[in-house]
Order: sequence, then C-alpha cells, then structure tokens
Amino acid sequence: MCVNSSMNSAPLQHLSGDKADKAKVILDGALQVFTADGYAAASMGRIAAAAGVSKPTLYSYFQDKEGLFVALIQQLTHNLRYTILHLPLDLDPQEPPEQILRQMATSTLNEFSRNASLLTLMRLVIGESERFPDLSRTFVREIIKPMVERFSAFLATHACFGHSDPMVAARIFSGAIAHYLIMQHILHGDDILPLERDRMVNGLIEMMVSYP
Amino acid sequence: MCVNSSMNSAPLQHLSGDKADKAKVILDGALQVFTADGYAAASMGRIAAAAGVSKPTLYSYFQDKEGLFVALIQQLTHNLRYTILHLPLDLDPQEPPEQILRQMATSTLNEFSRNASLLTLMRLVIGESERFPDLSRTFVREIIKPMVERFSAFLATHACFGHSDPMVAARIFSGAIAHYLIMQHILHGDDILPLERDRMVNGLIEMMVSYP
DNA sequence: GTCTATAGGCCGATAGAC
DNA sequence: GTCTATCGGCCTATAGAC
Repeated sequence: MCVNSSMNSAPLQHLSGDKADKAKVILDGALQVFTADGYAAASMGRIAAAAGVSKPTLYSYFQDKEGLFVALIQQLTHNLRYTILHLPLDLDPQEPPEQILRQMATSTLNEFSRNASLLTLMRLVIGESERFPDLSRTFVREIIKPMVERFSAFLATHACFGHSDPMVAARIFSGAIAHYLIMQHILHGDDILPLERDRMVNGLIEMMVSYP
Repeated sequence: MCVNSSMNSAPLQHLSGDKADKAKVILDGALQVFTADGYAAASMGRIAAAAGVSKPTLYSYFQDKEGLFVALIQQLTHNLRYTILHLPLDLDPQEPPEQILRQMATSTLNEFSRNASLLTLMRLVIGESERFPDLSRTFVREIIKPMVERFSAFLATHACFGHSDPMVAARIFSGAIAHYLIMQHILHGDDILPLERDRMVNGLIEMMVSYP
C-alpha cells in the first residue's frame, strides 16, 4: 500500500526544533505501520524500525501505544481539515451555480482519490470507532460537519436549486460522494459495481438541480 | 455493546446435527469477541470462553483464526443478504411510487437501526478491508450490488421519477442512507451533526421525485 | 471428541549503560 | 537523550491425557 509521508503541518508546535523533527519522524513511521496493520496488529517495535529510532525513544515522546495512535489520528484529521476547507471550490462566481456545484463534487473526489491517506484515515476511523469513539467524534466535528455546512450554505444561498431543506440536500450530496469512495476504493468494488466518476458526478448534479 | 446472538440460518449444512450445533455455538462466541475487539485484538482464548468450549475445539472446527473470521463474516453476509432481499418493500403496487420509495428508505433505515449486527458487519468489513480484501468484495457483491440493483430497477420501471440514469440515482439513494447510518451510528455523530431520521427521508424522497 | 497443559514467539513497556 | 537488553505477559497453535 502506497502512503505518502505527508505530515506537513500542524500541532507539535509546543516542541522546539529537533524535538519537533523527531516527533514528526515518529509520526511518519506510525502512519505507515498503523495504516498498513490497523491499531491492534501494529507493534511499537515495527513503528520504531519504520521511524528509524528505538523503542524507548517512542516512549519518551508519547506516553504509550494509545497516545501515539491518538496523536497520529488527530494530526491526520487536522491536516485533512485544512486540505478540505482550502479546496478552491467556488472560485468563479460568474459561472452558473450548477457548474460550481459540479466542481465541488469533482474536486472533492479528485482530492480523495489523489491523496490515498485521506481514504486511509476514513478506514482507520471507522474501523477503530468502537475502541476510540472520541476520535470518530473528532473526525465528524472537524471534517464532516464543516464540509456538509459548506455545501449546505452554498445550496441555501443559490435558491435556484430550490431545496426546501438545504442541510439534508448537503448530506445527500456528501453522502453520495463518500459512499462512492467507500464502495469503489475502500471495499474494492470497482470490478463488481463499476461506475465511472464522471457518470456519477453527472447524475448527482442532475439530481441536485432538478428542482424547478 | 449489545449484540444479539442471531446466527439463525445458512451454511454449515454439510455438517450434521451436533456438529453443526457446536459450530454455531463457536460462531456465536466469535461474533461477540470479533465484534467487540476487531480481528487483530480478538483472541482465540476469549472466543473459546465466550462459546463455552476449549481452544482445541475451536481448532478442530476451524483451521485457524483467519478461517474462523472468514467463516463468521461470510455467515453474517449471507444472513444480511437474506434479510435485505426479503424486506417487504413494494408490497402495495396501488400506492403512488413516491410512497413506495419512502417505504424503501424507512424500512432499510429501520432494519439497520434495529439489528445492530448489521452496522457491526459494515464496520468490521470496512475496518478489515485491507487485511481481508476478498471479504469486502463479497460484501459488495452479496449486499450492496443487489440492493442498488433493486432500487435501480424500481426507479427505472416508474418513469415518473424521470432519472436519465437510474443506476446512478439508485447509488445516490443508497449512498445517502448508508452515509447517514455511518455518521449517526458508527461514528457517533448524533450529537455533533444531529438529523432526525424522518427529516432525512423527507428530503431524500423530495429530491428523488423532484424531476418533472 | 474434548479436555488440561504447554511449547514457542511476539508483544508493550522499562531498567540501566553510555 | 538515546541506545541495548530484558522482563513479564498474552498470544496462536498443538501434543498428549482421558
């Protein structure tokens, strides 16, 4: 599985210089091992090896395995939130709203397909949602909620869509996209239930604007 | 976590009498432990204890831990397929198609909310989709594909919905439902992103029938 | 057939050298 | 601060008694 080592921002700012660097190295190793094996099957030894440090160094930067996992997911969530909220979605207000909505769908799908670690985060958060319910709540609060609210605000502003309940319309919109990604990419359903991305987007836009 | 011990049907028919009974007992124990802990964190000892048998008995009925997990997921998938495909969806052809579609949405949501093991199966399949890709493909083939095709056939038959691409409309329909279940129930998003079930269904039906 | 008992290995976490 | 070495424990899987 290909995971790019993009631990490119965010917390750890309370640490200075080399300390933050080494924490970043550890989190990079943790990303590789946790994403490949899941939480329970991952071992601190393999994480240390992947990071190029020794086990006691792990424990000097993070309290235990749970603490390391929580720190990793929070960092990934933070980065994903940054990425999602800075997608250039409604750049050209001159274009018809239908085109802007289409670009919202395609750029979201593109970003999730391009950056495999985003789908990985979804899989981890869902898979560990019983063991780490607070992480799943953080995911909803930091990722899903702002995304849905952004869609909802756009749909509400442009009355031409004519949805009596923009919030629900926004959830259907994002739900269709998320479900598509889960089926095709996470559950490997591409061969069993094939569906071209453009065909999906066309049908989705058609349905969103179909209201008189 | 509440899990009802419903291993009520299906395979194991190649075993006779007591043998099938004991296999069922083991699978019931495996359901509880795998469901609570996930694949990696579950232990054969706890499964044996939950089933009321000893570890060697486990290994006499199933080759190893992987074999037991695969057998469990296949059984759950089989049962879920049976449940889904026998939901009384279009019982009254006299009713307007809009009402039938509404019933499809509500009965699907009801069934998934009532029977917690169905959501559990989704969580397990997604969480272990990298370790057991074939199980996730089976899930798509046996559950998602028939469900979507059923929706699609209904939408295509009743031209009043007017979707130019019923297959995509069906995926949006089921995607909205699945996404709702994942957000509210699996990711514990009920407090953060509250949304009444009826409000969701109303908006979904409105959108599906909104085409002239 | 089903049990008790155990082999053999990997795990998380840490003590102590440097 | 970071390492090597190790402890105690739980794991999967099995051998051997009954």
